[in-house]
Amino acid sequence: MSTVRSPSNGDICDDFRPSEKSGKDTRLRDKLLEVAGLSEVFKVLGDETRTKILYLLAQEELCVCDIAQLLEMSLPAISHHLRLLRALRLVKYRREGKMVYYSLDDDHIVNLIRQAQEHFAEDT
Amino acid sequence: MSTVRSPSNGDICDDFRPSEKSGKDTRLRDKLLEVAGLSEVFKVLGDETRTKILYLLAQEELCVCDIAQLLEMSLPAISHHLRLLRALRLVKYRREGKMVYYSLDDDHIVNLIRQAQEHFAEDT
DNA sequence: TTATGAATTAAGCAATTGTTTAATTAAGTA
DNA sequence: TACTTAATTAAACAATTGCTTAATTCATAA
Repeated sequence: MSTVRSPSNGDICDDFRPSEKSGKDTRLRDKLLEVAGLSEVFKVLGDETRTKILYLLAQEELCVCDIAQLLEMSLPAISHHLRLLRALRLVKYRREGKMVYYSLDDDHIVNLIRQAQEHFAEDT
Repeated sequence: MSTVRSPSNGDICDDFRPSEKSGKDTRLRDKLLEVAGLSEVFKVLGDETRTKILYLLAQEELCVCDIAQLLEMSLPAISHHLRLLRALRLVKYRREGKMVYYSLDDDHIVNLIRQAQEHFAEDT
């Protein structure tokens, strides 16, 4: 009987012949380029505090100390996260007297959160 | 003239009267419960390697060493990520001889990636 | 059985991340 | 002016994360 290799796919393991296996290989490699840099966005949402901040701001404009109180965290901690969200242009701010009010600058991100909610919220 | 506080919102800062400011406060706090645990999902996608793995598996079933070669990473490193994806039931696997083939167990996550692509891919 | 290759697991390490405290800036008030 | 409060920034620290090397498990073949 012919030496049965893995039947399903033309797999790659155990041989290193980049030229011969180029068909599948380069196709998949090209696919990878599509997601390049995407995880930047997810990394932001990967922190629960930041997701909460964005979710709060999706409801209404809030000043830093409002957020700090709602999340029961220190002011600098919140400020630190807001700085990151600002850098990614996800939130914008306006000064009003002593206070700085933050609001969403990008509705996409909230859509994304909502999407995730629909899909995964009721997982148990 | 009456001491002008912040005009737009009934803000919270500088006073700690949880009972009196309960209106806005509890409403927003309740909202927070909606996103509890959601960042688990985002945390997974927050790592570029894992996003790539999921994206590859969205194209076709692959064994661990295929993935390792495509991403040019070590086998244990990939295995480590797969373990995490397995724990979250995002991928499933089947053994075939020496090799273990992984595939997606949850299409939701790919939709989420696609969503994010549409929204943020062309940001410059 | 022994040997080989695929995959997982374990231990150790480097890098990153999130928070805290302290210092500083900014705006308003006495 | 000095004083108070909101917010940011900086420095330091603890915890987490992701990778590496080495050891181990699993399945097949000789």
